[in-house]
Amino acid sequence: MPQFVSVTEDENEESIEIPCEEDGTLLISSLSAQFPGACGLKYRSSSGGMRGVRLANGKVHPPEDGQWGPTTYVVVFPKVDTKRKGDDAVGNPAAKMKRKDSEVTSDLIVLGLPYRSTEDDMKKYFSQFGDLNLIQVKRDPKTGASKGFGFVRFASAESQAKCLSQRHMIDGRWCDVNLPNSNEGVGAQAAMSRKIFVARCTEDMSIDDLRDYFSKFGEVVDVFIPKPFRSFAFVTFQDAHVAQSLCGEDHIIKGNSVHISNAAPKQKDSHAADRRGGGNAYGPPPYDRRSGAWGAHGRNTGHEIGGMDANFNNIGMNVLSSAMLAAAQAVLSGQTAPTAPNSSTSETYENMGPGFGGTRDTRAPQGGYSASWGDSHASTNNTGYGDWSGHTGGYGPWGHQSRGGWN
DNA sequence: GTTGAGCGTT
Repeated sequence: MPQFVSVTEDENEESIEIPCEEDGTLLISSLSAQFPGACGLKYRSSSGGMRGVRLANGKVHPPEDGQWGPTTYVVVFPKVDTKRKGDDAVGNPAAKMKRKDSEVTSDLIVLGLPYRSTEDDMKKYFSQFGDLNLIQVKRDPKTGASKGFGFVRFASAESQAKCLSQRHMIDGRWCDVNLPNSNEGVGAQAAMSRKIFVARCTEDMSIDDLRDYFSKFGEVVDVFIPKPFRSFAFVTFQDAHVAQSLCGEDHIIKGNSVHISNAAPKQKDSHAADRRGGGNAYGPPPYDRRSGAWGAHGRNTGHEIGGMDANFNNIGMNVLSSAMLAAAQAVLSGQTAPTAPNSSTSETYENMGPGFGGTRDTRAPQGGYSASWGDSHASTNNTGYGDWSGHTGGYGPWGHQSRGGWN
């Protein structure tokens, strides 16, 4: 006869009995079956305060002697308290799963930017829609010349929606703002994987950095960074719900925008990797954890998206307070080096909150990046995803409107 | 020092 644990989301609401294991522990997976995204338990102690329950290896342990007793335990969600009121969904995957697309934000690509426009120009223009927490003009690393496009990210979904609903005249040119393609396919997860694929990682992100960052969403059981560095990593959560809830989002880690998607599920079917081809341009390559080997990289021949559970259609990101952290890190890492006039590299402006507003000049001296780039990278990327340049089709419609060219 | 559809070196 298995022991049952009485669990509730709210002390004033009815509880649910959840079976525990032979040894008396309760699996987080059992818990999250009833409370998606749950990461632990707490209970009211005799002293009146709430007391946490020990968590280890994906299992919560009974407070005393293998017995849970008649106590009703309260489920704990990552980071945010169980009282998920209002829009407090940020940082709480369980709450976030209830969010609609219209309630989240994402990096937005700005196409058609005048070559002369700077981050400052973009900031001046886009601030009319609301607070920004990321502004980038993409530039040639050698010459610093703008590539004519960039990215912005708004703090609020309202600002984003307004910005997406119209075209934009920036410094005398019509520009389009769109959701970037890295967010496409969201809502089309193939499986409930516990493992996420973290794209656009930077080399200064350590295993511990990733573990520390993602632990706020749930228990992280593994972090894997391929060596040599390939600009991506894998993070495995104890709870697949947590992993899934993050998919499709952009997160800022150490000042960089990383993209999260599903890790390619391990397939018993040996032909599965062939069907997957080299992986989606922005998705994970086929990867076999046991052999530690990835499939061939290169142009994708189609991403397996059929037969998925389509309950997850978030396209957003979490703002959290990472901007504040990024601010401190940017300063500490010297990204705020003194200005070399007219030689700015592609920089990220972030909304650092009060005191870090528009007067900050993050332009760094030219040459820092290009010195380490020019020779060793013949291609435009080293991620193994293939090269976008010269690729005119095959990834589906971009959904761009035509743009009137003025100058 | 050119350019004008695209999808983010760090």
